[in-house]
Amino acid sequence: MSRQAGTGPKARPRPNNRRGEGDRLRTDLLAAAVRLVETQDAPLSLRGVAREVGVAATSVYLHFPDLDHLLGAVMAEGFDRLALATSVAARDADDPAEELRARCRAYCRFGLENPRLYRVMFQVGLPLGVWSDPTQTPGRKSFENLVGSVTRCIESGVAPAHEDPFRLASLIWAADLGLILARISRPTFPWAPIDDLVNEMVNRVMLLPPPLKK
Amino acid sequence: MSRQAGTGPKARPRPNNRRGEGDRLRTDLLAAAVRLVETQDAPLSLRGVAREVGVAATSVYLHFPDLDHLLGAVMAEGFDRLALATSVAARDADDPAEELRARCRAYCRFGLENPRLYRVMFQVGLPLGVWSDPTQTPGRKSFENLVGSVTRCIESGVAPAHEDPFRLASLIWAADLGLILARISRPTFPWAPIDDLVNEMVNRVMLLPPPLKK
DNA sequence: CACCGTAGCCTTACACCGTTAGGCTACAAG
DNA sequence: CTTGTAGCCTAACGGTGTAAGGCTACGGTG
Repeated sequence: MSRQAGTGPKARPRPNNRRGEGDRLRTDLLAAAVRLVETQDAPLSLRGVAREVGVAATSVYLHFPDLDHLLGAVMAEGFDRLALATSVAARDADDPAEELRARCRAYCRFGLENPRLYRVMFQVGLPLGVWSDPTQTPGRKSFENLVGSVTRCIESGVAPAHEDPFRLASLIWAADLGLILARISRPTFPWAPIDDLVNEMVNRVMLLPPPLKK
Repeated sequence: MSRQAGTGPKARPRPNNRRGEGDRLRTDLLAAAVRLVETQDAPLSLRGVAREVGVAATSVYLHFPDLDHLLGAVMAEGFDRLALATSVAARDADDPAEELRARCRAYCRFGLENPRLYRVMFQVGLPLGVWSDPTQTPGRKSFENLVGSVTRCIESGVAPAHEDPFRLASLIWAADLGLILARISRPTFPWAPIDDLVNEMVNRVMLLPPPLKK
């Protein structure tokens, strides 16, 4: 009668972890949550995650205070992968401008290849309060990398010296985010190839020399 | 015993409409849905809408096949308001460039002043299949207005003649959408004033003369 | 060996959700 | 007064997040 772990079709039993290995359930839950977010269209459900892992629904609360914190962990995992993808892409670039473009292309490609995960990272209402320090939300590191890339463009003379790298990075980030979310939320729209649009956007935002009227 | 209409605190009875006025419930439901989306942080619930109007939950099905169609109607209403706001803003502009900037500023201001409604319009997974003709999704009209505005910029010489207005409008739309959703999903980020960023973005996307390398 | 504390997970329950099936009631027409 | 039907309702099912309170088998100790 015990160890039935839910009534769903995915219910497969699972032995208790041994003493001292209780944290393995946390890892399994997080991995299952990421997997479900990536593969399922339905919104992530706490019970679905528990079902996937093979434990009772309430066992999730042993490692996550509530669903928001589980989603927060999924987001953090997504941002780790995103930072990795953009860093790898930036590493292979020759000059700072191409590095910035490559970084942005990788960013957008990640979003389009993992649309459901990207949606969770930005589209879900971001339960602030999940992170104890609100200034250290995930994604911060990615943005700092972007600021660094922009700064190198300015220092090397590719972008005008009078520009504020932080402001420029904000513009580029918002533009990339828009290119991704617009495509995700309007997939039937006749979009031009993403790499072309990204390159064009970055070039236009970065390389315009004089401050303009109005 | 009858006419209890749910158990929630907002349950206030409501007399039946008279014969021939059955469609008034539809109007009331839609208005309540928009109101709830605008004021509540929680996702829109069918039962909540029914509670707000003062009818049984299942009475929603008399006018909407399911929750997705109700959300679709909310989206359509939002796009109507959005198109109105941008059209009004564009009407008061002197030259085509300022018209385009004013349109984009109004677009972004609408998104930031109605963040929850804007989220429903773009952030929610857009249940396609709600609209019988997929090419006629709401928001189409707003985009066509934008294309027209860009075209006028090109014709008047403000933007280079070799540009494709549709492509340019796509870029500007995606950028605006990014500026809005980035702010909504990261409200603690130190954003520059939205009007400045929008003007800058439009200027940079539109006014860069030559096609660039790579 | 037997005992027992506790790590690791479970059962039960509640209120809310979307949705289906099948009514009820009061007005308008005859 | 009868009757059809427009306009709305109740009851119920399986799903959800979450709170309260167990159960069980392993590891250390006697």
